[in-house]
Amino acid sequence: MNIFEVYLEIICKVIKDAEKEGKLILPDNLNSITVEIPPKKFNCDLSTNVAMVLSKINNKSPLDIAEVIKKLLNKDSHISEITIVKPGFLNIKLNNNYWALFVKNILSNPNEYGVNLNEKKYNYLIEFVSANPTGPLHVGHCRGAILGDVLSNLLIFNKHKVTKEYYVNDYGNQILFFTKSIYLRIREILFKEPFPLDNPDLYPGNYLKEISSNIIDNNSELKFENFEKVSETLTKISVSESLKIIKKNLKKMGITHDNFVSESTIVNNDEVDKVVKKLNEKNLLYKGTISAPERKQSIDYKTREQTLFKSTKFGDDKDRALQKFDNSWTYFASDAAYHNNKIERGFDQLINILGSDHTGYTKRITSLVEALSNNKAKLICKVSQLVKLIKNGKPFKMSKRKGDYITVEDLIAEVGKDATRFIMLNRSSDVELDFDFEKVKDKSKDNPIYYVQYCYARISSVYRKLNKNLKDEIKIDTNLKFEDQEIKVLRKISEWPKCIEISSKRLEPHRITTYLYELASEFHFYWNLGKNDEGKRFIINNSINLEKLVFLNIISVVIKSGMNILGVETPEEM
RNA sequence: GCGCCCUUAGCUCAGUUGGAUAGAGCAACGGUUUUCUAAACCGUGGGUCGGUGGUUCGAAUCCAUCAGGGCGCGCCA
Repeated sequence: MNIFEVYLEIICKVIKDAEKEGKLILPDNLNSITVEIPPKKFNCDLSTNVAMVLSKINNKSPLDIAEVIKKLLNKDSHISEITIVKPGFLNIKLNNNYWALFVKNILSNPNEYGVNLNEKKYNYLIEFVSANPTGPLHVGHCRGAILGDVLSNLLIFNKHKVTKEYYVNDYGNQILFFTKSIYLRIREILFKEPFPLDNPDLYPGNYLKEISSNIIDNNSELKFENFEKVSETLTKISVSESLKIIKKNLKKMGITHDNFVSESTIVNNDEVDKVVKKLNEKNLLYKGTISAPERKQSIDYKTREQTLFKSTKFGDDKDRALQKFDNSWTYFASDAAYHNNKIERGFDQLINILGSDHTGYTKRITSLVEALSNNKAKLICKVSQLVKLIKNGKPFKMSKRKGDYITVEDLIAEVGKDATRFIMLNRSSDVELDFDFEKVKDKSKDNPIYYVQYCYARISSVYRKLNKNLKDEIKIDTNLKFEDQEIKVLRKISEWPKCIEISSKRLEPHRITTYLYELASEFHFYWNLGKNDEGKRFIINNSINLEKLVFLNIISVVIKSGMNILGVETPEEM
């Protein structure tokens, strides 16, 4: 039940009726009329701009129109008070009966409270993490991983269909160098040949030693005498070993994917040829040259004629190459095939979660989806900005060469899954995020995760004291009467569907974190009222009245739903 | 040079398809515990929403322009 939607409908109906009676003139569409959350200081439940929207066309001041609408709305049996405020807002206060209904409505189906049932539902494919299978995940992968996971949870909660996918980049040069590195580590183990640490193309990390000895142990039939001979098999094994580690890392963060799609499979199934054909038919490919990169530096670049995709047609900086110098496919070509594959599987909303270092890539791939899908599918690239690590009060720079980068394993072991997830989601993905180890580990009110969890723990504690269970159904046989202070918290509860709506429409899960913090804050305030006023306590003489029992239950429902979306636990005791 | 993101209180940030006197937390200062969990609460101070121009009933929000910061600009993935 979204009270803002309910009242928007009521208001629209009322003014339409008034139009029929000749009392008001209405514009062609009523889309700009809104029912919003009023600023706190007005102490009311709903606020509408309807008078301001209608003022011009009726040639009357917003305040006069507001008077007219106020009279019309006063007939509504659930409104207790309407005040007209300066520019022309109508501020509406609902009566106790309405809040009683509201609460009953939530309890009739608590797990679905917040879901936007009237909204159009989509079939989403969300691709996230997709880190190269060349080693364990590190902190740099975390933000996008958590963002993708939580976005999925959010969309699933909101009744969309969601498939979570990991694209395995097991084709191309980096994988070749990775396999070569494994090969050389294996030879180091078997033949005591020193690993060439000075080769910048190779992967020097120590984790390769472990993978290598696993490979030796489990593949006694393989001979490591000639790289060319063993390369193909070794690539498969190495990638699969890497993926094992990556999946383990993801699990530590509470993340799972539905599919792992292999790039080399896409290429080997001739899906690239298929997409090339498709693009050709659309006249979006041509033979031409592109200019050398602006920042040329160490890149060895030769201008030559090659097959290009006309991404400039869609606003990209330059057209993009599909084939490399040796005529093998570029990353973009196989990614084009992969995205074509996504479209052919019938998804209508594609989401890619990318790190900020891939911003430059988004234009060409969204262009491509636009070109291929005939407007059937839409690709949204969600770019998450950098995480600034802070240790001992100082920025911590990771360097792969020094091998001092922090892995997901280390991170979770040090600060824990829940705190990591919550803090990573605490900011809009558009802004850089400070991740201060000391602060994230801190178990105090300064750490927002515990602040929210504590709210749930307090509620659980009351139920525990009363020998009641939060999951048990509550029978409501009387008219509930809430106190003003309780209604203030219920107001926040009433905003939950709106929070879900905006978060999922804009793909901004940080709004949930913010909301939960605010709700927890309202609750803690109420709790503390019991310090001075015994009547405000939940448990009085070892029992609790129905209103308070319901009140606590509803808060716990929303906190639990929200934390479930975030993938963070709600302990009953802290 | 070009593209994307950012600029809001001392610090870190919210801010709803344009709405009301712009909000939190931290830090600072002062208060609250014989009490359902003090991992909590209350109070005080703190602002030219980076600058300028425009759009309109109304701009932190939209447009233009300038300045500052981050990321990127491959026949790497």
